[in-house]
Amino acid sequence: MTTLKDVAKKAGLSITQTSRALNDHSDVSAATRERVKEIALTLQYRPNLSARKLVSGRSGLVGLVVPRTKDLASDGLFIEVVSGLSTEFSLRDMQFVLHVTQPEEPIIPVYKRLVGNGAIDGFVLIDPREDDRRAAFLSKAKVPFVVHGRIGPNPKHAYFDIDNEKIFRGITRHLSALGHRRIVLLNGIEDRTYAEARSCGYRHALVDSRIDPSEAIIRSGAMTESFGLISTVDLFSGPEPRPTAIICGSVRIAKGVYQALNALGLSIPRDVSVFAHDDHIAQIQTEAFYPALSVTDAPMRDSWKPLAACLEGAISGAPLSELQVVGPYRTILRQSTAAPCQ
Amino acid sequence: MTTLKDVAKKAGLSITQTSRALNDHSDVSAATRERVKEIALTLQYRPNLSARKLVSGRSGLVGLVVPRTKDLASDGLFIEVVSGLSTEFSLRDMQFVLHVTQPEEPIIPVYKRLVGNGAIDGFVLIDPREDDRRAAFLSKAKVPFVVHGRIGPNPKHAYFDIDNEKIFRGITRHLSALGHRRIVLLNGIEDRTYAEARSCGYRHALVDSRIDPSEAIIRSGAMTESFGLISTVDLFSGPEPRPTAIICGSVRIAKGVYQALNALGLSIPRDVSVFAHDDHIAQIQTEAFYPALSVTDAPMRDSWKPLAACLEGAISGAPLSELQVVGPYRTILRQSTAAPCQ
DNA sequence: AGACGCCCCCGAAACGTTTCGGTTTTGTTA
DNA sequence: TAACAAAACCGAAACGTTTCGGGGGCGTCT
Repeated sequence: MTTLKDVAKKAGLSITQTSRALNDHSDVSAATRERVKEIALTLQYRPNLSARKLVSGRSGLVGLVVPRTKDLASDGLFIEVVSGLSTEFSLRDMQFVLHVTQPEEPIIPVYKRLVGNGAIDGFVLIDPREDDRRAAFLSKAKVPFVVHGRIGPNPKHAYFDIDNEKIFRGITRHLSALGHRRIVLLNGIEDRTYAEARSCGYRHALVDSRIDPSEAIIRSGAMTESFGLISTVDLFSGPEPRPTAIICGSVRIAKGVYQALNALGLSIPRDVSVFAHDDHIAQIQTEAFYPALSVTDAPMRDSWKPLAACLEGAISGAPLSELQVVGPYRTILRQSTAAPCQ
Repeated sequence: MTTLKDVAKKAGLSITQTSRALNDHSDVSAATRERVKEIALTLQYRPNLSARKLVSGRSGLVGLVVPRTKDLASDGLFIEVVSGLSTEFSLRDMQFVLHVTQPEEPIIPVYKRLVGNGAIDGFVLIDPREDDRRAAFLSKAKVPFVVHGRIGPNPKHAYFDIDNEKIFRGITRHLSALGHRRIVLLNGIEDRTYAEARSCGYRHALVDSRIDPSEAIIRSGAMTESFGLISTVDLFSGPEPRPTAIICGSVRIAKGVYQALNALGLSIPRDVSVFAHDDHIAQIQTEAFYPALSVTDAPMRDSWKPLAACLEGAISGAPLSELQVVGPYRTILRQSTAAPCQ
């Protein structure tokens, strides 16, 4: 294993200057810098991370902790997250440490252990809750982290998020502008921040459209087809006036909704309009829906690059303003939305 | 962050003795050892991994490199591997570094980079090929690794494996003992070592049972339902004499076989016997098959603990004999196998 | 009493890197 | 040409741990 000393010897320089040359310091001539880099390359020099860490306090390691649950396997989310982040961090020469906890293992001690020996520079937090204990712990321990999503109304942490509030406000407005009054929101799991933001946007839009907020119809559940199917059957079989539009938190939910409406003999969009948000997690082509599904489109796979960038920034102490990023989205109107019938 | 120095000061000992006490060295009195450990505990001392690595040459990091392919998401294998290994290594106080490569990225340079800076102590290799370039590279670079499976007839590397040869020889023998002569093997992907071992066991059993090896019927393909379905339809629609028994490389294949036989109006086990190997990867209950499926049972989830143990052994230089482990399996006869009809 | 062995302990070096502070070399200006 | 600044360089210390070689103190055997 070639070390800095070897490179220095070959270059006829001191270890100091060699180090400075490789790290682009100011007080080394351009010629020397080039020459040293050349030599380092031919010698296949790779700085020893442990040594560097020892003096710099950085390890180049970032971590993701994921609780092991049954549905880990079923949804494609885990794969998407893990492979996306792994790829992005390796592009940045950082090592991606994954930790899957035991099913019932409390999660804070895991972070405590990982943080304790100073092995990990920072964390990515996915699936944040309204009252997130991981974030609280890491803030207190002054360990850098970046959140996929936002925690609280005015977060002090690094994050990458999409504007869930705005997206769902937009969807709801669009539907109400078409003339819909009884609009359902099939939301995600209740205490997740994204679900809260979405229901918030939905309610705001109702108010904007002079629909009484008491007419809000929200169901919460996992992002599955069966949630969409069961909710729909339930909503259309009760005594209450039927909804004319359904907003789905995901394409997979929409799939269940389509099945239910089909089984109930209801036509899309004549009887019911359906709108969904598409994060491209489910391997389902939205064009393959019949009729084609109207969506807001924001691929989750576009999250990993900004997330990695933000975490790198957070670790190297960049100002917070650069570490809070909100991603774009597109609205794609297809055939599943129309004005209500009568 | 409390260091060894802090502990030493509080114990009134030298740093040397403190280190030795904590690491259970011989020449430190039992009383001192206890006292030091006590102090380390109250001070929440965690050894700095980078410092330790610097002197010991170990980082406590182990790696897994997985190529990103489409079917990563679909089968549950990836989740099982990653969460299993992650859990096992964290139990051993080792960090698990995951690297997912880009779809077309060549894999050897990735290992080269990971090995280069000495950041990673050893690797787990999954899904080995007959002629595995990763293993060749790591051997040459003298980097410890453990293989999930075996490469070549007389491997010099650490591994955990099940005895695929014996298992499939046993299945085949069982069927031929029942009187079957035309036995099909729906095997895995061709150049995988496990598939080779299985077809080997199958052929040997044919010879043992005095069935001409030219009567061997082997199909190779991915472990999917559609492979089972298509192969079965194909086998039973040709002009050749029909098979009376089908051996499936996985339960998922068996699922496809059941569908096909059902569609063809053939009864199990009257017309065709079906036997499968069950690694518990597919979330399919074998009891839920109708008729219940006969299997050899060897849960893949039992692999991660021995794999982690073997890699740890390989890193700390244990003799090869301790690092080559073959796991157990059970044979479970149910209702899908019987003597052939006439 | 001297020699020996054992138990417990310690100082110092080493791992490979970064960086602080200082020194030499070079170039510019009066 | 002397003075001075800037450019280029270097030695040494530091990061936190392990380990090598050594050394007192004490009991036991000859």
